[in-house]
Amino acid sequence: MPQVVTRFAPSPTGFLHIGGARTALFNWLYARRHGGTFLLRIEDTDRERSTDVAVAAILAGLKWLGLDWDGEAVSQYERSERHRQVAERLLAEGKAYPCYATPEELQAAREAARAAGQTFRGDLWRDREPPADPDRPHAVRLKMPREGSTIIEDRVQGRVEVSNDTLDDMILLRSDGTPTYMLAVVVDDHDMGVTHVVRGDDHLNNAFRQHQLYNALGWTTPAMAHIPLIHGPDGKKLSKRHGALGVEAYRDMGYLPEAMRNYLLRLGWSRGDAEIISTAEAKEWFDLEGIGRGASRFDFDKLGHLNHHYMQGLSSGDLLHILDPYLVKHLERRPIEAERARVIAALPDLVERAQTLDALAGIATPFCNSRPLVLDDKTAGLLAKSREALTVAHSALAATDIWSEDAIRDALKAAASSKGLKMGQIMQPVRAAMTGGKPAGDLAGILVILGRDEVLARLSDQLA
RNA sequence: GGCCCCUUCGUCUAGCGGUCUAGGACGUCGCCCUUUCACGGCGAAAACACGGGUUCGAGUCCCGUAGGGGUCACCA
Repeated sequence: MPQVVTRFAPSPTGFLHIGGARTALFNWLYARRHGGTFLLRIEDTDRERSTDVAVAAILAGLKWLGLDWDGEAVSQYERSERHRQVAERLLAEGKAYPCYATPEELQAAREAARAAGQTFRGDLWRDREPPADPDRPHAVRLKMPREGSTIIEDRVQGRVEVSNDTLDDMILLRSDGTPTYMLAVVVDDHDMGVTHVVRGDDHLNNAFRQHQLYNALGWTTPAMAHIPLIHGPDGKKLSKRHGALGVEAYRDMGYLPEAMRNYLLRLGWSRGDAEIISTAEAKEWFDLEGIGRGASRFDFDKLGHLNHHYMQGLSSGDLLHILDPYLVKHLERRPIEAERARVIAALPDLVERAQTLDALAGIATPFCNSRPLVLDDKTAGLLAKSREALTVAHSALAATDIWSEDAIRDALKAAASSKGLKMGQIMQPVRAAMTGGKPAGDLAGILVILGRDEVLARLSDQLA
């Protein structure tokens, strides 16, 4: 059994979006599952559109997701000399031919074919004698077979067959001599020893043409697995201008890498009823058979649910550590040590009430020195008509000797009954004065964490 | 338009001819818990696109229709 070698081959024209992230995840898991190798290759043959910024963003995105690749990332562009040599070989063997057609001629032929309901095959110069000046600028095209059909035994889509007369004579070398993606991807996958090509099914049509290129070269086509695309809420392909976000956007919204991995894995792959799947389990279970064939839609609700689950699995110390940048964002400054101590004490209760790190930081701010609190309308209304309760609570708490949950509860209870108030009539306003309406845990616990001085100050704020 | 792919609850999916009066998860709704919010527990509504076959028997196999998607660059 040969070693499994997979690869993720993004083109550096933008950030790492969610679809690419899932493709990378599947390749990574497949390699890890089989003790194989996961390679990274940057498909930067288009010099116009490729940028270093995009390369950096993609690498950063993969790192954040925890998808470590083996060896150095390969630049496809740097291998162009090798690609060119392969094209020359095909030319010498008569399996490729020069094409002198101009863009205008090609365009006209393309439109004519379409108008006639035919497939455009780009073969204007396939059977023509070379011109008098054969060195003038020309592209190099692959001489596709015209008889028979090409069959791909796709590991996800099953057996897919297409008639060869619909395959176009694809361009291998542009007229400036540079190799195209179609050539480069085949040569690189072969040279890098890739055994399984797992990619989005927007490449399914390319698979037939690439298979013919492998044949022409006398190479074995790797196993193919074309996974369905992720669609937006409207059912259309997610693209950069169509709702697709870079993975760093999910990080900023406060999703954990492990939650993203679990969510992305389940989006399109399944193993019975398993929903919560740790990365360790995924590395053990992932297979190509479990990949579904239909496109799926991205659902923030489910991602949030998973994220909540993984946040709850973190210790308060670890959680506070990852929460830090989000806290800084909400406070617009670094929290001081006393604030961090209060937040960490409140975290067990708070984490139940937030689905993202960003939301968690939001409800943690009342545990920082955030006076005067910002109140929402509902809370302001409640506070406005609860002056008596607040006054009573203030004096009762000010007179409490011991600052413990039990003592606080007893003091509040006694204060309520002395004024004929129901517990809710005093607890709710006090809670509102403490958190400004944000969810938190048990009230007595909150008061203990905040400390007497802060509690009395917040009550006074509302009575002023 | 040509070619290719897809089609089970709102969403992600289980289902690989009989055990499906179709299961799970998210979401939604109700009840319980309760000093708010939330968590949790219990429960409910909710799907096999349609039409033909094949078969004793079809969500599961075949064909067609409809719908959706992808792709048709000297981009990747």
